[in-house]
Formats: sequence, structure tokens, C-alpha cells
Amino acid sequence: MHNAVEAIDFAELVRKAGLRPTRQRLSLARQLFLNGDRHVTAEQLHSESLGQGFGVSLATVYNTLHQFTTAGLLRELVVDAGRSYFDTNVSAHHHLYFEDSGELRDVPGDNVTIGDLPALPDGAEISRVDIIIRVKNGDGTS
Amino acid sequence: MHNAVEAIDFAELVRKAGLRPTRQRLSLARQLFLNGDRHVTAEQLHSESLGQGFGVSLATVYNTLHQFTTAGLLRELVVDAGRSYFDTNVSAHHHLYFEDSGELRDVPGDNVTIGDLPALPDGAEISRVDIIIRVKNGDGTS
DNA sequence: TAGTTTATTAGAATGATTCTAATTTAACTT
DNA sequence: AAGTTAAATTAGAATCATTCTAATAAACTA
Ligand SMILES: [Mn+2]
Ligand SMILES: [Mn+2]
Ligand SMILES: [Zn+2]
Ligand SMILES: [Zn+2]
Repeated sequence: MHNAVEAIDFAELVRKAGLRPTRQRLSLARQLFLNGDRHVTAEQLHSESLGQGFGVSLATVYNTLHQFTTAGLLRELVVDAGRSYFDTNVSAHHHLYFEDSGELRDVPGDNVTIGDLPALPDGAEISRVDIIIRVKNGDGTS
Repeated sequence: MHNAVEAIDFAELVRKAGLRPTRQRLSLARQLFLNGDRHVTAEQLHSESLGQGFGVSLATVYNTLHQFTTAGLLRELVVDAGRSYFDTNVSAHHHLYFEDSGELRDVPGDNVTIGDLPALPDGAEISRVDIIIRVKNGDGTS
């Protein structure tokens, strides 16, 4: 788990993912992992970058998010048709989705249990289980 | 529950949804509900219609699917970014998603139990819980 | 440093979905 | 049944997140 107490070596993080530690990837990694758990869209991360005076193309933001996801640093979530969120928390957990605000919040993984599943076809295996609890009429503010 | 044993009065079904029983809506309702549970995309339903010699515009397919969903006749599912499925089974159940083939299959609702949920903000309520079990390396064939 | 591979980027392309505005149809009223 | 009105259908344009292309730039290796 990443946290702000011990410094993170972003260059090492990126290299371990099999990627070159470019200026863009290091900045994006910092934005994503420096302050703990986040759920962001590509557009959000992009405009956040620009707001911090760090120019990066939207294409690179998409490329980087997918590369980090493939490397296991991020998890991709689909809550709305036509928009992907990327989650910096890759451990087992599920989500509360506030339909009004679009906010995603974590639910500890042990709050949900899955019983018997139907038999899977030969060779098939579960790649992941996504559980999204959709909430309406709430603003997502604690 | 709709089934093929007792005939369904589609005109009544559509009227009860507060909609005029047009030729288009009656045909689409027949395709959706005549032969039991289905998980379809708008594009699938549209080309299926054309294949049956029944011309309907894609706009009307989208309109009808959303109207049926609002009326509680269908449930919209998001499994992939950028593509919505519509489920004719609106009772409590969850889904097995075959990532390779794109097939969706039902999982009985009582195979999954959700324990304690985090407290929700005032006024918030759960609109629904979506559980998608993603399967890879399976062709979806029984 | 020179050569090689990988990454970044602007802008075009894609594809599902939505929108617009014109035409057609269903339902209702004489 | 004909006329009237509200609702529905439609072709095509528009949207918008995402992906692609192909040219430039930066990172690594020898
Ligand atoms: Mn993706
Ligand atoms: Mn929709
Ligand atoms: Zn999360
Ligand atoms: Zn289903």
C-alpha cells in the first residue's frame, strides 16, 4: 500500500512495471500514488496535470493508465457506460457509486461474500469480481 | 415472469408502460420477451430486427430500450466501457461475463450475499447492486 | 557519442449513443 | 369517418470518450 509517510521511489515503481521512467510517467505516477487511494478518469487526470502546469497529452494519459493497469498498479472500473475509472487501490474491495455526483468510494472487501458460483466451462477462470453498489439521492459528501 | 407457454399481450404490456403500442414497439417487445431471458445490446436488437425483415431505425431501438428500462421492463447493465446491455430479467440476480465472447449469463441472486455496508449519507438509498463475475479463457459455451 | 528502441504527441478516426428537426402515426374529438 | 392534436419514428448530424496513426522526441545501450 502506498502512503505519504514513507517516500515512494517513482522511478523504481515505473521501471518495475517494465516502463521507462519518463517525465510524463513519473508525474502521472506521483499524482496517482502520492496521496493514497484515488478513483480517476483519464480526463480528470489530464486536466489535473494541466492545472499543475505539467503539460501532457491526453493520449499519453490513456497510454499510461493502461500500462499501469496491465502492470497491476491500477485497476480499471466500469460504472457508467462510456466512461472508465482507474482505481489506485488494487487490493480486494468493492465500490459504492454515487449516481448523482459520480463519486466512487471504497467498500472493504470482506463486507461482501460470494457463495456457490455456477460451474465454469473447462479452462475458464474468474479474472475478477466487480461489485458496485449504486446509491441515489445522496451527494456523496460524508 | 414472461414465458412462451401462455401468450403475452404485447399491446397491453406496452400500454401499461404508458406508451403507445406502435408497430415498432410491439415488434421489439416480441423479440425481447417472447422467448424468455435475454441480454442484448441495441445494435444486436437492431440487426436482429432487420434480419427478420422488420425495418426499424436504430434511434427507435435506443428510444424503446430506454423507455422499457424506465418502465421497469428491462434493466440496463454496464459490463464494458462503451457498451450497454439490456436484460429482460429484472428480478434480483447477478452476472457472469465471458470476456472473450462478450456473453452474459445469469447467476441466481441468492448465490451472493452482501454483508454490512458502510453507512450511507442522509437521504441516500441504494438503487441497485451490480455484481459482475468476469471470466476469461472460456468461450461461454456450456 | 552514435545507434537503437521506446515514448510522446497532435490530430484524425472510431464507434456507441444522443440529438435535431422533419415526417408519420396513433389516439381522441367532432 | 374526417379532422385535430399529441406522440412516435426517422435519417442524418452531432457528441464524446477512446483509440489510432505516423511523425518527432527522449531514453537506453554499446
Ligand atoms: Mn481500457
Ligand atoms: Mn442509457
Ligand atoms: Zn476502489
Ligand atoms: Zn440477467
